[in-house]
Amino acid sequence: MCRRAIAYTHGYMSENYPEYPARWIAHLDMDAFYASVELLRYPELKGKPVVVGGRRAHAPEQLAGGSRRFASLRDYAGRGVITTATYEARALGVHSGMGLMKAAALAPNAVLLPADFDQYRHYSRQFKAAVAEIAPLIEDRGIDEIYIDLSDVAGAHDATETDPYAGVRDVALRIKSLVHKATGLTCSIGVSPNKLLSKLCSELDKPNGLTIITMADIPGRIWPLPANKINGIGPKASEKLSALGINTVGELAAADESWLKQQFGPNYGAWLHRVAHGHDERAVVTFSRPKSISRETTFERDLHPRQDRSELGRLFTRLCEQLADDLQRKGYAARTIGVKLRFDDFRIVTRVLTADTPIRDAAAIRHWAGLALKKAPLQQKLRLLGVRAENLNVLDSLASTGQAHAGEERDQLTLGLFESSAGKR
DNA sequence: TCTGGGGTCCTAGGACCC
DNA sequence: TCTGGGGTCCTAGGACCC
Repeated sequence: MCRRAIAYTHGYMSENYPEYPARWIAHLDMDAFYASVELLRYPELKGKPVVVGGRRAHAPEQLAGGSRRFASLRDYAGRGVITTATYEARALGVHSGMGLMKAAALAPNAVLLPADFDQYRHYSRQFKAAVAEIAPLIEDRGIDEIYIDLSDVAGAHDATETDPYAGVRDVALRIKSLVHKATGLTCSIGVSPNKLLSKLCSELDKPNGLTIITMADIPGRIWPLPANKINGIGPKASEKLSALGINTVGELAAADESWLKQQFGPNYGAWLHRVAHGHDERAVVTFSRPKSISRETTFERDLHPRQDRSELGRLFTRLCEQLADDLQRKGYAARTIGVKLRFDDFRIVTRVLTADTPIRDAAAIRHWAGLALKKAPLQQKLRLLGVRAENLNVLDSLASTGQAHAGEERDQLTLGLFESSAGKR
């Protein structure tokens, strides 16, 4: 039976709820994901400020008697940043992306743990598989969050006398419960007619929250939010909006569309207007292919292209080898190879070269990356060096046997083999 | 000692072709 | 009296996200 018909049989369609949504989209966000996974391993840290991050952070030391000694933030020296902070640590003013040296000044006694991506990927697969048992239409948005299309999940459109959204609420609660059962971890879910609103409202009740909204809730729940809560309004756009006197989503919604287009260009201006009114027709995309694969590294200390030539050369070759491994493992060859440099003043330069034929082995990548590097200016000290492969082709030998699809593409049923290493922000 | 690593998408100019 | 118009590919940079 069509879902609208189901809603209609409960009397919520035409007379009472003419705005009953055509879709129910959920956004699920794991709570402080990396840190929460660490707490499963080290339960004695529960309730304490803990941060995950750092390039060479020290793993806990096992002491005689079974207890452990943890590194403190104050002991850290280096260029690392925080990947995830527990809510207790956030209360002290530290957050993801903050440099660890700065964080140490704010919360010197917070426990610092190194990131263990294999472990996070494991739990990522677990929670996604648990969701898939109830709702298989899943869009991967990284290691710790997904969109789920609940529109065709059985029972999602059931209503009760007192709650027109009882059905979708029940589905979301079942998902939360299954995720917890599978991982021991909590998540927060937002449910609404589209991805934009669901992403916004999954944050409204964190941690371990559930928020359901419809278009009718936009003025009350969405318009008071700061404009930069919208996915796609970053630091630059929000700075400019602010200078124009626009700070909340509601103020953005009140702005004239043609004026927004004048200020931000036709495309972005029109988009700003749409999202401020909660409009978003994007589908939940359950499958996609990577467009690029890259490796980069920030040095312990800045390196000079001439004085530190040999060390840079070694690092450069190693990045190319890692990239070749990644390509091989995932079953791709690349036609375009590029390099990325970050200078000591944080300026970024990229150079790419496209070959006639696909490139896959480390020596060829090193060759083309070397040619690309020659096009870049090299007078200044470097902070970061990266190598990137683009214009990816599926390797025929793998594609024909289906091996390339076995786990290396962004197929939801393979769950989490492909997500970025990004963490909870 | 401020500021990691892995991605996507958009814009804009020039080359080149018909 | 100079110079069309579309399409695609390549390149560089930048905003943004997890």
